[in-house]
Amino acid sequence: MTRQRLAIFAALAQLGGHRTAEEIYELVRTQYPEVNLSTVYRNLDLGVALGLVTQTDLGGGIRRFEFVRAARHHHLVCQQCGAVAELEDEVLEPLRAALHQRHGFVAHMDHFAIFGICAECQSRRQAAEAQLPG
Amino acid sequence: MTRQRLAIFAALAQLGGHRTAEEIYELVRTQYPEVNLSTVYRNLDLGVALGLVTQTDLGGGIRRFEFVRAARHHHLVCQQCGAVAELEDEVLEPLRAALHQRHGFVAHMDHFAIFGICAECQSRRQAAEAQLPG
DNA sequence: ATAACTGCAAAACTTTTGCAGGAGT
DNA sequence: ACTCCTGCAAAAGTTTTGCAGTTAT
Repeated sequence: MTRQRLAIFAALAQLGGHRTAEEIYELVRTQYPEVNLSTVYRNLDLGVALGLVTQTDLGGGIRRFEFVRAARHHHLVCQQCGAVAELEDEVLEPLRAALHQRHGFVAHMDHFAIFGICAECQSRRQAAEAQLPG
Repeated sequence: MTRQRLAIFAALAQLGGHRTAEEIYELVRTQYPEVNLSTVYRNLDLGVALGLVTQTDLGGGIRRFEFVRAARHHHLVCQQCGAVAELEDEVLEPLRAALHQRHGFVAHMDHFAIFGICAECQSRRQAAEAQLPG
């Protein structure tokens, strides 16, 4: 456990939520200016391999890292306004069971991102359509 | 409709399944050596925008493109052996309904990739564990 | 001591963009 | 004609790698 590794995990914890390697790098650098971005990647990958960290792509092909929490959770990402809502894992439980029963497949859905349109944007869109019929 | 565009869509059709821009590029080049990779990307993006083509990341951060089929489908990707199995859309229907009911969220799950361990690798693993107890 | 970790620099890799010229309708 | 499309080259962006030196245990 080097001081860089500690600082990287601490930064991930301090920032909270889903963070890119770059964001973590920026914070670590305030304390250890010599730390390199590749070290950040190496330690995040290690965290993922050890099961301490999960990674998700919330869109745009950029990985985001987060500490594993007590309660597994997922995300609903609005493709219109960009809002990211949290989703309890239990909603995925029936799907997980169905995949196992019907396909013998053990799904690793630890940190899912589901894309779509959020409730707010739905009603906003409906209101707009009422204004401009046709 | 230029001859490049036609060739790109034809290549996607001919190859079938999920293809990377690079794969399509290679095939198109056998017929039109002067075609550029950026043209492939531009036309695939156009196809996606028109709803003729779907894109999925089957792992590794590389986009894969596929013609839209009559029946919407998804994929089960085995993280151990790399097998990609097909998943009927109806399995996702309850989840879609739950997200709408509980969160007012309209999920755009048109071409999902779910990662995990396939049935074969499950039994292979169990067999190995029986061999090496402990 | 020795194995693991780091910094640096450079590259790998997919994807995007600006621009000038060319093709389609 | 006039817009859309393409080729080229270059860059943008994230992530990986080789290597030599340093650090942890």
